[in-house]
Amino acid sequence: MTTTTNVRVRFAPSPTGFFHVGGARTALYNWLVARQNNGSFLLRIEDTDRDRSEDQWTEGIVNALSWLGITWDEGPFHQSERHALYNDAITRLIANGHVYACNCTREEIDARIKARQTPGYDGFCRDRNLEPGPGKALRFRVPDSGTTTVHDLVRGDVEFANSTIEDFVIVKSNGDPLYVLAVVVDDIDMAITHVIRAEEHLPTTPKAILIWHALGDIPLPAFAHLPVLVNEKRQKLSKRRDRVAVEDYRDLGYLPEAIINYLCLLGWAPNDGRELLTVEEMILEFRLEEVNKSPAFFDEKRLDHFNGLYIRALAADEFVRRAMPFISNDQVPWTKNQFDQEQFFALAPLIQERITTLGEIPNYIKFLFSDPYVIEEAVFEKAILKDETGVEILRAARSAFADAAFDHEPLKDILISIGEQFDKKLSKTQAPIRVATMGSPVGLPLFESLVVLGRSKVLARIDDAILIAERSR
RNA sequence: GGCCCCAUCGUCUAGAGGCCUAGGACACCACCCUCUCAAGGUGGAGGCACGGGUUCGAAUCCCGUUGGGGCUACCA
Repeated sequence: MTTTTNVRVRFAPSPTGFFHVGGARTALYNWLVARQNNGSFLLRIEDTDRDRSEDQWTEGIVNALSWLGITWDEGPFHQSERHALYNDAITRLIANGHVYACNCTREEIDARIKARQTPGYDGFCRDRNLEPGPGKALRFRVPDSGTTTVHDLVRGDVEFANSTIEDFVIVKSNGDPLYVLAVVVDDIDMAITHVIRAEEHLPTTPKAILIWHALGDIPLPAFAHLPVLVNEKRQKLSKRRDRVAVEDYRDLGYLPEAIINYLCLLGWAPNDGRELLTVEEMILEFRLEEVNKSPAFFDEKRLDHFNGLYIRALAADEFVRRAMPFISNDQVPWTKNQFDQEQFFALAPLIQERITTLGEIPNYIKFLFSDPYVIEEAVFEKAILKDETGVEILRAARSAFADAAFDHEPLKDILISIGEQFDKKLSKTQAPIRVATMGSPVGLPLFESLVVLGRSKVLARIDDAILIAERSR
């Protein structure tokens, strides 16, 4: 694709709901093509349907793309602001006879379809020479014979018999242009060279081509129809049915670079098996012609894997920088005053190597800041009350911790020797201490955590645990 | 129903007629490492939808079947 013409692509979402990962993948592929050709990436908001478009969704699209690092060179354009352009095209299409006015109602059309047993509009108004105007839609006069071929970069040539294409509406009876017209007019106006979009648009492409030709002798762009992303039931991802909004993943603590990497691999892969790709490598190596033809399942498990890898690859200071929004929001189980940044920093490296999303961080450090401090009854029961030695271990540790050097090696040695008294392995001995001080049988390494928690809190919590244990006896 | 697209482990994929006894990754299982949990390491199980061709030779090419999907609006 190292052409002499300037490559211009566009991402053209409709602002009718959450911006989902399928749209992000389409945007990414467009963006990669633009970047690898030193071309331009345009953002165009397809809001010709005023009833369904809302500003909040446009905002969501813009925010999500920015967050992902998919930058646009021109736009965002809004089709709702470009009516003059469409009207001009409509005037020309009326003048050259490619469209005609139609006042059939849906009911009438359906009744005739039922009677004829053939689908599609029957061309009732084709030769009635109705005067175009309010209350009448405009339909495109599709040739009765011949074929329209879509030359598709990922699918090859796809042929449509014109006889199977109905005379479709391009302008509503209220004068608003329809998507299929607006897209063509805009793509021509914006000199788009590559139309890269999801496969669901393939059936309307011959219509677009017909309009294209009707508008004059204008070279067609290259088309590329990407396989759709599907859910576990292998249905096209839908913003209504599937919770896959890009912003949700951001809020859950996924890294944009991990999402980009994963999305890039959904439908394309380098042939040497590499999976961790930098954006630079994607730009260099991605090929539209190599994109797969079949639908791909958006597998959150696999995304998790990539996210974990990317989190672990972060430099320590970068990790805490990215973590901050997730530990200083108002959903966290501690107050601003209770939070101690230094304590978090001290444990951060240990957290970094065991999480898959940044949203998991609070759970790992709530034992430090959360107050009052609560231990689940069942957990307490299992780790401390289960047998006699539970409390004994707590007592022994309590007295040894009181005047030990409070560092992880000495603390560990103490627990090992306590374990020897009771003939228990360290893995068993640590459990009651862990639950008493950290509130959970699983979590960060114990001794490092105790050091950061501090001697006084550790002793106090062990005292509390002993007290509760004695009371419940 | 009509038009169109698609078909390699459960999932994402490598594979452009001999390099395929089909490779990698996620998930799964086992073991190792280990203060818990992870992470990491090693190993394992698991696939060319089916049937016909073409060819000396087919996961790869052709046809059909089956299965899945998309579209079928005065939505995009």
